[in-house]
Amino acid sequence: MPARRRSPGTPPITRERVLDAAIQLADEGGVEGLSMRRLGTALGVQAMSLYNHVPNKDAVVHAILDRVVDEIRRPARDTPWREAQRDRARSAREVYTRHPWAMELITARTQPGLATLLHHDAILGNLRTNGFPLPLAAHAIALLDAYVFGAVLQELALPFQSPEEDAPVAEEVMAAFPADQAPFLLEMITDHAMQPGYAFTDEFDWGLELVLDGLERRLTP
Amino acid sequence: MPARRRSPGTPPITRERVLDAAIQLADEGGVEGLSMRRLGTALGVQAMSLYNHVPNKDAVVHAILDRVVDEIRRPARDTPWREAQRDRARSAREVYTRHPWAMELITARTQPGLATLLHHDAILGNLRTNGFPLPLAAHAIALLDAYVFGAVLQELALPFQSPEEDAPVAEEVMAAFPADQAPFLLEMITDHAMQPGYAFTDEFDWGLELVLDGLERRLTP
DNA sequence: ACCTGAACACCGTTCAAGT
DNA sequence: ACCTGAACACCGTTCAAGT
Repeated sequence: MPARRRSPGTPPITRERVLDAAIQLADEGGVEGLSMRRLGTALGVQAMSLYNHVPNKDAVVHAILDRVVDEIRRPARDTPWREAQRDRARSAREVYTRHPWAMELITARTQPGLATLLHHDAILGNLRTNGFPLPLAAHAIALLDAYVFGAVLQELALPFQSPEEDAPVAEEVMAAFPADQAPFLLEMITDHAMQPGYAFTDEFDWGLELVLDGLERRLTP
Repeated sequence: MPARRRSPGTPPITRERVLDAAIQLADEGGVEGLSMRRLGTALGVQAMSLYNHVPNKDAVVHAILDRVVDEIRRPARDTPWREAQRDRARSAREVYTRHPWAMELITARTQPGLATLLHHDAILGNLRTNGFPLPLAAHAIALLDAYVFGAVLQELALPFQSPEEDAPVAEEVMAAFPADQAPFLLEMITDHAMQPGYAFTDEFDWGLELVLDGLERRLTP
């Protein structure tokens, strides 16, 4: 088949459409579902055509990660810091659990994108405007960001979301459990995490409040 | 060439030797340096031979992740909780920064290995023995682990370790910086992170102590 | 029991060739 | 300017064949 112009109905391929399709592909098939070849066919084109709009796969990954960060609500400068930071932390958790592939890719990222820089600037702007001295603001953003990332990582590693809806999976996990070697872990799972009503969201909020408490105490001793 | 027995000097290939080589390969070349074919040649054998000792690549990844966790110091049950938890958190950070590939792989892991279970059991055992009620112990392990993971993730994403030794890299990063759009971030970098004497380790310890303070306060109100 | 070569179904990317 | 097919250098894994 010779190279030919696209059929009249098909929209032109642009960098934006490539990134849209890449996010959709990753949402559906995870990191391993995202390949240049599949990305091409999703856009009705050969993989090699993509290189007219994007330098390589790394650039695609870089760009879609920055788009994910752009989905997170950014704190306004003049909102009271505690509610602003709590809201952005919760928003970040929600966005990352909605795009689980982002966590896998972000560990390999070298340079932050523009949206990521603006996001961090907004966090710092809110803290500085609300009276955080520079060193404390630096500590605060590192701590808050570390907590959010780590908590999302934990959540994605959980074999099930709630004991109620995933009883068969829960039983399967427990069948292979070395009960006699890990009695404290067993206790925690059976008497706490597997209890009805347990939700990891509550765990996230509990830790977040502890962190915010600590920052407040260091801001106004 | 026909299939032949290994030459007299060569040690036999075992599961243990495969895992040793896999860790070494990942330490040297990162996640993308770890392939079954390269693993084979590192052991002086074809990639296909590895399948006699290991079911597939996923099993290799699973096993070497568990080995990394096994390197982390486990808290003793009867050590005072605050120093025990601080020590294990620092040890975890040290181990993960020494095996940066582990962070990339752990996000894709589904089931924890035996060492990982024992490690968590030791953390919980120390907390429970030191008077933490079950729900508080559950919150504590989630919070501490999230913080360590997130902080390591941040550290690995830093473009340079210290401003002193990586001045050219620092300048290159700053050249592309959108100074007018991100004034607060610019301030933090130039007036804080790029100052001589800044070390991310201090940032880690600062956050860790805040977390431990918060736990102590909730343990003894 | 253990190792091999060939094969299959995939990758990312380059390049000359088409329109 | 944009798209194509062929090619290159890689992947993980299966399988029949060797010793």
